Amino acid sequence: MSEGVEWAVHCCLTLGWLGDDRPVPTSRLAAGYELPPAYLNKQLQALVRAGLLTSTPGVRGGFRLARPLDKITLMEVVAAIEGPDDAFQCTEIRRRGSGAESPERNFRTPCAVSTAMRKAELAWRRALAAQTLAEVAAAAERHAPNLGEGVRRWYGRG
Amino acid sequence: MSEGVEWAVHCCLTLGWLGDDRPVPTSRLAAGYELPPAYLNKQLQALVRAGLLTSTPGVRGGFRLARPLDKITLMEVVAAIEGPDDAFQCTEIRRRGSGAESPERNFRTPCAVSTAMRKAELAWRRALAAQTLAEVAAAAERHAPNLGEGVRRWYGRG
DNA sequence: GACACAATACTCGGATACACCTTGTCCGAGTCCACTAGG
DNA sequence: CCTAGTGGACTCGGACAAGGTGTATCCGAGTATTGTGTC
Repeated sequence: MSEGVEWAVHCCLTLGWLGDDRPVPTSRLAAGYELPPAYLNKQLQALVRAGLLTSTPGVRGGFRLARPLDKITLMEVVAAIEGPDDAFQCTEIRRRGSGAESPERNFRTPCAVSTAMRKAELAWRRALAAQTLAEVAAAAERHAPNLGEGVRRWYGRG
Repeated sequence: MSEGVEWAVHCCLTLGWLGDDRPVPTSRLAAGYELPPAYLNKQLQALVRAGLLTSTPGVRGGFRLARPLDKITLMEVVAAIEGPDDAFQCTEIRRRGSGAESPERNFRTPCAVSTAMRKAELAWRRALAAQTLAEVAAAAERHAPNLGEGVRRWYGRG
């Protein structure tokens, strides 16, 4: 999986802790995690295209959460970065070679291998969609109660 | 996900339909699906290393199933091709930047983001481990009752 | 006719190139702030 | 002192390279077959 997923989730959590009053520029977020600013900007653009963030240009611009954290699921963040298509792509090799020489088989029915793999991937997607970013943030603060306050202080929003 | 997973599953199913009496060379399996023989051989080697197949060299050599299909799960095939490590790799970016300047935080506890992603991936692995190749083969034959016979005929094992 | 032997053809296995995608970087368009000059 | 105008700096956004992993290929090591020559 792409490394940008981790960056995107952490940045969304940070934006949630800061509150949505003022936008946060990429340079600040990149400094907060020691990430390459231009590349992080690319990932944040993907989140904007997915409707999870809103971007405002200009000198005091930056990124803001489009929705509160409890309205964003992990599935949405992963889909925004990784793309909408499934990890397992069925290329229908059952139709080639030996399969091509047996026209009595009906290939209308879905490939059993693809069905089995898709079933597992559906479980993965369901588990991702069942977790909101607010729950992840709450789990993080459970081990560090004053985490949000520390983040606000570091970003000068104390 | 790597394309070799699809190839590996289909080849295992074919070996199961043929029965484990005689080994099947890579060239024959590759012809059965119109795949590049040398590269398919590489994938089958991975299955041998994982203990799913056994290889026999020599002129009448090839690959055989090390276990019957109902003793092989989809999870084992995926792990054999894709490798044992998880798709989501936590790089601990929470410790860098702003996290590095707040030493009061204890980083012994696992990262909440990593925990959430791992939970979803565990659901995926459970769904894969719950399905045996015998079940996949049965699902395929449910739509094409004489599929195994057709495969045996094509491979000259009628 | 039976047996020993060597040549042979065919198989796996690992070492070796090629291609695409992820990662990383750069520069331009747009926007808001701040300073300045005039009323 | 207040206000309109302008310069500037900072931001996002997309276009442009570099590296790494997956994809594909080739050649060598090893083995059972098969044909031949001899007893």
